[in-house]
Amino acid sequence: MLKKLTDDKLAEILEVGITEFAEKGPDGGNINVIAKKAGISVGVLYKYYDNKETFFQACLKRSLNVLESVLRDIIECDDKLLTRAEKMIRAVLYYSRGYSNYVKMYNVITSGSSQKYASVYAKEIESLTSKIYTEFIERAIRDKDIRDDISPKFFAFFFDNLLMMLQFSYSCDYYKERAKIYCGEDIFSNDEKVVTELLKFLESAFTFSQSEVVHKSN
Amino acid sequence: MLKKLTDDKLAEILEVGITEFAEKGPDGGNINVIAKKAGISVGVLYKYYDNKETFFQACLKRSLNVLESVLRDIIECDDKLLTRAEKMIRAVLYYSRGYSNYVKMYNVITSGSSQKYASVYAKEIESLTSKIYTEFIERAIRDKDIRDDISPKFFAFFFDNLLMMLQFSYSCDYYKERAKIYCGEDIFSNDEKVVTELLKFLESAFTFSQSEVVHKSN
Amino acid sequence: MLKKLTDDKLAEILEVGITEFAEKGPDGGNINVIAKKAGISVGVLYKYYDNKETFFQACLKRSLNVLESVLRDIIECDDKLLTRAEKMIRAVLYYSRGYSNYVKMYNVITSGSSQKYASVYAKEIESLTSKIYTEFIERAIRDKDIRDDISPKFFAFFFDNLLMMLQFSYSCDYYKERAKIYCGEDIFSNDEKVVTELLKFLESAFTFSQSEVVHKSN
Amino acid sequence: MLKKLTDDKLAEILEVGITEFAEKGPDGGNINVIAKKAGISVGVLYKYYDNKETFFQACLKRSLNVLESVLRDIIECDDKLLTRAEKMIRAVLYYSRGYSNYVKMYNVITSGSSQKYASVYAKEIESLTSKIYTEFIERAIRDKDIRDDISPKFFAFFFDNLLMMLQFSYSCDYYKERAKIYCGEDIFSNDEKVVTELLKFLESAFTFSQSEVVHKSN
DNA sequence: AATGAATGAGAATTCATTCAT
DNA sequence: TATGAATGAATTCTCATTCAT
Repeated sequence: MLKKLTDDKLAEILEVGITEFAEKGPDGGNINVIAKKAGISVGVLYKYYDNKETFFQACLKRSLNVLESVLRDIIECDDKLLTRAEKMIRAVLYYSRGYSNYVKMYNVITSGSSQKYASVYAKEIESLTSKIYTEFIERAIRDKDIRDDISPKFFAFFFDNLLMMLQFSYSCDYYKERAKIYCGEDIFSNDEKVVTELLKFLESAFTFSQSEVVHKSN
Repeated sequence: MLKKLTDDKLAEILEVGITEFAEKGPDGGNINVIAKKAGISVGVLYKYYDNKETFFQACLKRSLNVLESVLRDIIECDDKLLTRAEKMIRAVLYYSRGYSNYVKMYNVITSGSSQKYASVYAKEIESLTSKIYTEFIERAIRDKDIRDDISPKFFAFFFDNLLMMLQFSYSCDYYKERAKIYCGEDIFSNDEKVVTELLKFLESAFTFSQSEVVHKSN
Repeated sequence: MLKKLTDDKLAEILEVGITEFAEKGPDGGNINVIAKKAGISVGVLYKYYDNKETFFQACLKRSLNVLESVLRDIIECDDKLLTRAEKMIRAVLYYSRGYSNYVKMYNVITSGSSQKYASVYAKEIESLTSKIYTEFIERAIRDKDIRDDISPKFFAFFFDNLLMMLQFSYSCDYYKERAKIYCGEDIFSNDEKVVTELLKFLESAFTFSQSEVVHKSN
Repeated sequence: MLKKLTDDKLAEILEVGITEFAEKGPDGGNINVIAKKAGISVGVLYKYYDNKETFFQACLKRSLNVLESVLRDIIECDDKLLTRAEKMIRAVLYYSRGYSNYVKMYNVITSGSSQKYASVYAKEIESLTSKIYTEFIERAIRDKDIRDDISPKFFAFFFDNLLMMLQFSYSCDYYKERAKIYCGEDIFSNDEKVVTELLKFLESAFTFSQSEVVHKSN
């Protein structure tokens, strides 16, 4: 009887692939090594994936799914803006460490060598968050939680930009070094400070600026 | 005596390398292809650079030098915080288009597979900006241009994060797509909007938050 | 499962390698040519041997093993000194023809460019013979088969020197020519003459010199 | 006016070549490196020598000339057999150290990779010595300095074999190691011992063997 | 279906040789 | 003539992919 690869086995293979690609990049990753580490033959890998490219994309997809599922939990809550932001920041700090390979995979597609993925994946990945962020910023405007002279889409964009950079800063080597240079060597052992400072930054950004306030108070 | 490769020719070779590496990454870039495109033999290339790695780093260095020289012009002005920020945003929008390959090179080293460059380059690249940003935020605090309960280093970090993402959004394919998803297809033909909205975001972030204002107005 | 390269095939590859390296030297030997001649792809060759150097050493090792196994048969007999010597000379004449490539490989490592092999291989190859030769010369001294005022180690050395040169003279092109110049064009079709003359040379060397004899007869 | 390379300069270039080839072998030696070390351009080297092969042969020829001139001094004396032998042994010990590169070059042509040189060089190099050795052994027979039942040519051959091996043992890495294994680590700081023992070996070989003596004295 | 040995195109690198100056 | 920068064929080695078992 022919035994198909179980979903678990398939998942395991992808995980091995993710680890390999996250470390070595899409070019450096070695199919034969991956197969060996996953305890399968290259033959079976090629049964499931046409070529390296396809397999890499499967690894990528899995990474993005994991990231999305993590995100979804937080995103779908119904808290106020800053509470939500705080939850998201904490989530980023938390999973960026444990799931750093997934984040690295994400980082890989953003880099120049992957134009081919650009539009396909951008749509797939960013549509959800952009929509959700934009919506809750719109709601915040209606609720007067936030200044009303802004573009919700742009603010969602800047907000996500900050979160993305935070995510990279906790996962990817270069960004880690950069974070230490900016914030000090101990940044990674002082999560509360990061949360507090970023919240201050956002809190200000989301509320009326002083000049506006002054103006309005006139 | 045969003339050595002129500085111009050398520069041209590096530019070809930058284009190749920006597109294909440090591994994917092909030395033989680069030599052919540059109209030289592989031999010369290896006369000037010990190996692919060394050549890649030369391309990288050139890219970073270009970026830094652009940055330096803006950075060294002595304007007020928001004026400076505006100048920098405009600069980013401007050069990220024309110099997109340099930005891509920067993006390349930040991506996962290049751990080896991480600490070396992070220090080299980020030290300057982090110091300057931090200093002018400190000054802004003394001048009461900005709320005083924040960490200058962290605010510098968040500020640069936003600029970096903007830079990538105007240079790298994935980030371009992402920007369009967030801000609309016409974002790249509407620079003023981007400047305005990001300034609003920053302006808020840099000034007292509403709650503080309320508190102070008491 | 595909069959692994059989031992026979593996041996064949080494033989092709030996032929190539014996002719062209460790540097001149071409891996691609060897693979083609052996009817395999370069890939397999590199599956079994890390690199050219490693493969060369495997060829070398095989050569030395063959030479040693031939030697061992003769060496382990328990005959008197000159009987042994005669057996060894005959063995050298015999196998140096059929196994000339193995001898050439030996010659290759002794030549200048291979300092790296010098100490490693010298120890590996020469230790056995030097010990055995020295021992049977010591025994011959005790048995009064040989003059007793000599250093067994040195005599073993000179004895082996003569055997080595004989070996090269029957295997390596230059030494072949040289032998013809010294001993005449027909040397290679007159083995008995060679055996006889070398035995005379040794026989004298191993027994008391005339002066000693005269001295003793007093 | 065009200045030709002086003989001195030409000699210097060859010496550099000899050093390079002795160390790296005929394949490993690098023409560009040689030119640089010799302080000339590759162009001029190619003006004098058609190609690497030709240049290598010129280096070889020079080496052999040096060796021959050294040899000639000793060889042309008119001493008795053993006195001559002793002089030659001492000469070998002496010049093998100082002139080790020339000896290495000689060793190189004897190794398998150089079939092309075999007959040409063998004739050129060995003819002289073989003739001289044979002649003085013939004379020794006439003078009753040496047993009369031997072949002068073969004894000359064995004699030169021993000298060659001595020469290699003092010049070439592999043979050096081998000599240490046979004769002890201190062999190279104890020339007198070597001379004495080799002379004993030869002295015996050249005189009547014990059995003959016994037979004759009856 | 599964295996994994074998394949061989492709990439980095070297260096003998050429030839414009 | 002399130079030495430039050339590019040749070589080592890798690894995605195939396919006989």
